[in-house]
Amino acid sequence: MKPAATKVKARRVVAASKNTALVRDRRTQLVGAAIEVFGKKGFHATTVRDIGRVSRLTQGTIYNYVRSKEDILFLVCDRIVTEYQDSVRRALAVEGDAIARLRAALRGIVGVMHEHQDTILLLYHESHNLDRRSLRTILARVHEFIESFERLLAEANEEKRLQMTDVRLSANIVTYLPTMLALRRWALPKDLTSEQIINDTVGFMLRGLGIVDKQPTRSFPLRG
Amino acid sequence: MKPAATKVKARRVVAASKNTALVRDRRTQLVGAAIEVFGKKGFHATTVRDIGRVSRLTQGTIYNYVRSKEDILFLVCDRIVTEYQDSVRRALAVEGDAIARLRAALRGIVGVMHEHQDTILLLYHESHNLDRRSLRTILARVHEFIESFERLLAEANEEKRLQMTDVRLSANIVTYLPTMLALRRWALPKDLTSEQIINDTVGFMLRGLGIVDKQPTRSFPLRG
Amino acid sequence: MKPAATKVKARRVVAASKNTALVRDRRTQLVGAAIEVFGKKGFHATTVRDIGRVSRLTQGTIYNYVRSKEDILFLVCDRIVTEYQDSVRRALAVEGDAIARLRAALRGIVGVMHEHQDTILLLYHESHNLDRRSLRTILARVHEFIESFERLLAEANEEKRLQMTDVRLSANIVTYLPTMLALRRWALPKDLTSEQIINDTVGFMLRGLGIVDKQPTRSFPLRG
Amino acid sequence: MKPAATKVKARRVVAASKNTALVRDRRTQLVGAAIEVFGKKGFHATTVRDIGRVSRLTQGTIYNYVRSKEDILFLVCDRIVTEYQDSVRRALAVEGDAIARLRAALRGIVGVMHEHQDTILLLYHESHNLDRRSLRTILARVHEFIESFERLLAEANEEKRLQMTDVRLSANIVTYLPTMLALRRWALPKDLTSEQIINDTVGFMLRGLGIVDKQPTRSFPLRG
DNA sequence: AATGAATGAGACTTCATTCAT
DNA sequence: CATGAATGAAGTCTCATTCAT
Repeated sequence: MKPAATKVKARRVVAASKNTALVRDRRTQLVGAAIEVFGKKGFHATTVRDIGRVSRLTQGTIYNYVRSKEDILFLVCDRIVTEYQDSVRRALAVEGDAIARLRAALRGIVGVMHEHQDTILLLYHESHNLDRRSLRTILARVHEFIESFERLLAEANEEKRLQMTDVRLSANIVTYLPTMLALRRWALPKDLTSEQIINDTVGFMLRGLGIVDKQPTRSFPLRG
Repeated sequence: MKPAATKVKARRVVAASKNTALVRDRRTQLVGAAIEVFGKKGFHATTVRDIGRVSRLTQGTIYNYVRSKEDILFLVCDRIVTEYQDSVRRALAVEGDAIARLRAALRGIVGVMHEHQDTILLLYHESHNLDRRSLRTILARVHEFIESFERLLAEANEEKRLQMTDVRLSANIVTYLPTMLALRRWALPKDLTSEQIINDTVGFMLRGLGIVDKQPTRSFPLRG
Repeated sequence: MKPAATKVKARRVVAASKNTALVRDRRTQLVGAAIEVFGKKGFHATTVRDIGRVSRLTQGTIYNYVRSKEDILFLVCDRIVTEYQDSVRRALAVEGDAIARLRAALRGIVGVMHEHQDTILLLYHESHNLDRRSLRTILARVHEFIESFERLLAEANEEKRLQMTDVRLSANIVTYLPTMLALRRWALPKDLTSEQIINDTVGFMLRGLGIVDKQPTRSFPLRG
Repeated sequence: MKPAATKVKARRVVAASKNTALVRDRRTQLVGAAIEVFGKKGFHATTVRDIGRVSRLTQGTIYNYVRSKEDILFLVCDRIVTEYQDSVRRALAVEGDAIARLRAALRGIVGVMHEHQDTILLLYHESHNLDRRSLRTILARVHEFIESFERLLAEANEEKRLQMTDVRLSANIVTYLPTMLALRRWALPKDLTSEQIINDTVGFMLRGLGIVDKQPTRSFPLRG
């Protein structure tokens, strides 16, 4: 497994103000507001004024804590990835054998993706508006997180030969597929509960990894 | 399965010119150029001039065949979805029992997604810049195509009880997961050939659907 | 009285075509259509295409008979003034003593102004979009026509001392006031018939000129 | 007489800035400049840059105080009508019997029209470039002002039977005719002083209303 | 540190006019 | 003579960013 060698010199957002506590607070305000409006109107359609209106900061003030509108987008993406990572990390912190931990982790990530639908959507819609450097920083964070799954899968594979070929590819699959809950929201079956969708998606992934799902499967629903 | 009731009043792009052949030609020029530049710089960073430069049409001329920059984006999305649909349709046109056709279809869709990486990326990045009406038209097209998988899955399930729960959800999964090849391009293992990535992804999906992959699986590669 | 010394070198509209009969016909088409659309949308809001649509001439064809959009406006103003002049000339062609002729003329001009409301409005709204030269040509035509009233007033004054001071000023007044029927259309009393409005306006002018109106005046209507 | 029922929901021009004093000042600048350039080149031929140049405001700044170029035209018309109304109101504020007041008012309005020639011209030339709503607001203002004459005429008529038929029509006449001084500027006799033109026009109106002008009339000037 | 007015580059779009067919 | 596609200049308006207060 590749080590943290991929370490990218992290992009920094510089502030005019030196008061770090204040900077942190104001940026929190800013990012919260930005997530709200970016989510509604998209990055480009949103004006700095819009963000100011919602965050209750005036334009001039905003530029005390950020150097450009794109900085805000970066902070937004950063916050989203961080929250997402934290949630998943909590989900990964389960005791037990590797297989059990993997099971929990998959369930965890799907659940998180379901909860954070809106921000995930935002991330996928707008992150490519970042400049190369910023984007790379964000992607590196995501990478770390894919790698944590890569490690988990490797361990599980040690423990019990899985029907899995490449761990990195598998890690990508199990971290990517759950985003479907956000990006395909409009097409998912309306007659299933979130719980059912989550369960079935997890089941699919387990089988895909070659782990037999011992839980009784729901009977096949007749549709249409 | 929902019938054609979902039919959305399709959005139309109107042209100033009445000469349909010419309109078709010019739009082809236009869309080709737009795909190129949108792909590089994104929709918003691209100016109508940019498109004109690449398509060798002057600004004024462009507006003879399209009424707004957003019209161009719509035509771009439309073309992408159409080509994608056609490719998949070809892949679905295989003789044999339902399971065999499903196998072929999965392989087909993953292959197509791999080939059309750039445009799929473009579609996912920029389609949300469309207005509601246009977006709905595009999504309706995607929906049709998810439904064709839904039908295929239902047939396969008739033939041989699959370990599958909801066909619609499954159809979403197998049509969504392949987009990973485009959207996760940057994170996929560099040491695998495209062929391997495609095979493994298909394998994962087959297992996920409860179909045992009888092909000898590649031996597990030791990584890192 | 100033003679035709005011003669302005008349502005000419040149055509690409040499076939004078055709030129005349096409221009007639053109002007008719232009009056219609200019009247509705104004000169600037009207495109050459609009005129083409209504006149059933294509853009290219239009430019065979005219050299610019402004040429069309000139032709329009010219036609309006001409028709107006002709109508008034007919009204002036009455037998009798000067006072009788004046009476008839006043009635005539008010009537004409009432009939030609729309075009008069157009003339007053758009003529100042003409270039200096064109405008002067049009105004010269109007001038001629003011002068014809000037002559008439002078004759009437010879015949019977009027309570009139300056004939030119008076001529301006009696040729200007009737335009009120077009320009104040929106403010005129809705409960009077056109006939009444015309009569009263003529009566006002006659008294203004010091000619006693022998016709029985309508009784004073109690209002509001 | 129509009561205040005519009250039109007044069109408002909204500003980005909240500082009302500043908004007022900047708009004053803006309107002054606009009157100047619109007067010279007309509304359509004038660019926002032109207005900026004269008002010493940059384009961006202008749009802080106004939302469109048409807003500026509205403000211009509004200012013109207001000034005009104020001037006339002052002229109407004369002590004495109704006839005396009417006399003063007529003289006043003609004088004002003479003074404000340029802006009146502008008003008549460009006001129809306003959208329906704005135009109605402006016309409503003019209406009020016609009505004030209507009232005055009614009073005068009570006092001493005038040879006047419909007060509303008469009010229109006496408020319309004076605009001749602006719109017929080019045709008015050059050999009369403004004073003479004003006097004669007032005389004409008084006679038209059936009020005998007791002032000795200038002797008839021999012309041409 | 906060404010919000000012700036000006730049985008989209329209449309009169030209010209090859 | 008719057509209508092509042209490109020019205009309005937006908005990220700066800066004096």
